[in-house]
Amino acid sequence: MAISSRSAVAIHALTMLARWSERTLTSAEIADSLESNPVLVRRILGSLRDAGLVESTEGRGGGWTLARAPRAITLHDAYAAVETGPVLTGHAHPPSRECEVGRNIQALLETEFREAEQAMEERLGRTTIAHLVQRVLDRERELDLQR
Amino acid sequence: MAISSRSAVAIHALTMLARWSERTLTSAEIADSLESNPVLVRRILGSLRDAGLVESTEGRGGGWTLARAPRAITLHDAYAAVETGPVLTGHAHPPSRECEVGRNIQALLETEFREAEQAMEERLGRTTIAHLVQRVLDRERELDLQR
DNA sequence: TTAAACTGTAACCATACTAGTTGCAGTAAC
DNA sequence: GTTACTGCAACTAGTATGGTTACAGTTTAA
Repeated sequence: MAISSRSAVAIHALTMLARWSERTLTSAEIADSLESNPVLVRRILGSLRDAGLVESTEGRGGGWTLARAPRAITLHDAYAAVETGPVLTGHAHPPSRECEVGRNIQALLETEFREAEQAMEERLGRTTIAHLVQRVLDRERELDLQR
Repeated sequence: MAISSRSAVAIHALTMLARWSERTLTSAEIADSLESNPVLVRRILGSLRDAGLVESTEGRGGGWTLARAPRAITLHDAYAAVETGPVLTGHAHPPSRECEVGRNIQALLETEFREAEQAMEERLGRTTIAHLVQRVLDRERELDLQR
């Protein structure tokens, strides 16, 4: 199974904010690109603001901007801002302490799962929003050449 | 958010089967250790059998045994057998092709997410069921010494 | 000074997945 | 033929999800 797609939305929004950093974007503009809903976008941008990645201004002409340079925001920053708790989880409830395996496995699993997850997060931390913007521009240039 | 705890159940069951490999274990015995339900256990062991990790025998005196040596079964084997599809997922539906970011981000996200997930799976692949059994025994010995 | 264009937030909905459970058919041993 | 298993379908309650409506608050501009 999959976790939520909130990380994808967050990274999408951050990439847009970096691509058009000379102006503010509204939640409606970002929702248009996502073919989704402005409220959903504001919810996720709200988490990103709590994490210090973006800033918002209210009222007419308001909207969203990055709070840091695109190359100082990694995919892991986005992921950590919107995803709650660990991905790999242990048992739904503690196993039996009567069983030799049951009373020891939880601690072992926690260690293994934590390390596996750290490996994933470490990889996410190696790509920045600036990288994504650059690749978007590259891909656009390739598409232009094909025409 | 977290994915299912099926991997934890699968690893728990495999560790029990390795720990008591001289005999077959029933789904009821494993469910006892999990403080859960035999049907739930059979469902997960069924996936492990489909993946060639365990074998089952029906009828009275039947039960479950490992199909491979414990050191030839990694946590990733268990994870892959019971977990369906990728953990990190892209957008719920494709973004707008009208938008420069929208029409490019999906492919970029897929690559990034796939690589991040591979890092996690690679880490899971480094620990075997034999490792876990050894650590369970080690922890038990420590507990004995404290008494 | 009022209308327009934003954010912020609560409430709600349908859907889907989860762990857990019941019930029962099939199979093998005693 | 009874007992002890697996196998499987069907169901439940709980929870998270993406999406939506409604509306209060804020700022700008006509």
